Amino acid sequence: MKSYHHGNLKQELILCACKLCEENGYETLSMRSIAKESGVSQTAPYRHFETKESLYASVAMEGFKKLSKVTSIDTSQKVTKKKLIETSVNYINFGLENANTYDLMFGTAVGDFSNYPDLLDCANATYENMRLSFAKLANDSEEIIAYKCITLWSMLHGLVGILRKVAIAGVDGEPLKGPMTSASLIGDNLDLHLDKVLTGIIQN
Amino acid sequence: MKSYHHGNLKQELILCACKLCEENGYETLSMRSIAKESGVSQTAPYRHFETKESLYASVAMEGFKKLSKVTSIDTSQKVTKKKLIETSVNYINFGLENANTYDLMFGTAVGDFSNYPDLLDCANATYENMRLSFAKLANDSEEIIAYKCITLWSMLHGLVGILRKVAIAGVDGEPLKGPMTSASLIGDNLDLHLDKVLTGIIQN
DNA sequence: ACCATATGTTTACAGTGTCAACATTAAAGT
DNA sequence: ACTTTAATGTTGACACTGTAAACATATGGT
Repeated sequence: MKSYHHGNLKQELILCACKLCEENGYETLSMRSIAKESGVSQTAPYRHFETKESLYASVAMEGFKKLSKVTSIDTSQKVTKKKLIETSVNYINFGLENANTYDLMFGTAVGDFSNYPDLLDCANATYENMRLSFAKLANDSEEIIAYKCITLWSMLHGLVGILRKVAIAGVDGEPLKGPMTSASLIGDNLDLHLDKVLTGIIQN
Repeated sequence: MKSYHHGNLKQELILCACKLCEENGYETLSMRSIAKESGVSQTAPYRHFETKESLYASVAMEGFKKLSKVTSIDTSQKVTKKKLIETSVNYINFGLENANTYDLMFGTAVGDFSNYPDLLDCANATYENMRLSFAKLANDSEEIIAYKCITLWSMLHGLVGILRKVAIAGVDGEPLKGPMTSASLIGDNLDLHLDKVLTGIIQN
């Protein structure tokens, strides 16, 4: 006894897509699967998403919102190195716990963010908070601040990628080899590692 | 007047796949397209690659070989910071110039490297050289060396990801915003940036 | 009440990964 | 040398995908 029009389809499709993405990876996510899951015809999603990429963009945006939530520092308060470490740990945990979504956010699924202004804004917001945090932490020039941000961000992003390969490689019980061992070494001492790294970055 | 059997199909398929991957991205690469390009029937590739993923693995392996070539340091000679910087620049340039292949190598297209031992070996070899380089550079413990490697590697990997987003965002001529500006700031001073980073890492 | 617009459905097409059945050839065993 | 076997190719099929076109129904502004 449901009506012809869903009423809130777009929202439900996004939610559905987020779920399926995180469960099985974005590669297995299909327009048709979210349509089916939402109990709607195969091509209904096309009334809300021009292409699959634009659906991806929406899912990625949800990801950035979530990431912002766990990484944003209250810059009206005093910003400490400790807080930055906390935030960094949160960033990495987000990447590890939402691995599939993280891939969507930082991979090639959405080619050019500037085609999706909302997404671009969300992505930039995450960065902007980091920028403000560094600005509060020390009296640096804009350039130095930008430099520090990118340095930290690269590091965090790189670490997520590498720690994930460890998690995967560790599954089958084989003794870890090569980079894996070293990475897990860091994974077990994440706080300490980030402390060192941050100290290095802050000291410039 | 060609014979029924190709003679060297596997090699040609891989070459073809590498080309198509780098040209259009691995997402658009298909079993059928490489078959067509190689002038062979649609399912012929399945005699050489069990699944598409295993084809990906082969392409990724070629990538790691190439990466190793440009990043490996002669560890029988004295290893200097300057050499490490050079290598780091090479790493990043490889990532930027072979962007699509790089995605394949470090993305999720090949789920678990341990299913492809040859690939795993190639990937580890790249790391192993880095490890030896750090070992030569200073008299550190195994743990410290491993730590330094991962730190550097994360950084390089993260930088590639971020610098690429810049390149893409910069195409349309729009003024760069947010993280983009900062990243291009680094991109233009890559040597200097890497010098700072490496100095930080080496000093531990 | 009417009509444009937004939102849904059905149908269709070309492309995909992959499997099964069959064909041809090269390699190995006798 | 002849036969068997395994490797390598082809054809045809299936279920699935993104997406376009044509059509159906509901909603909102006049």
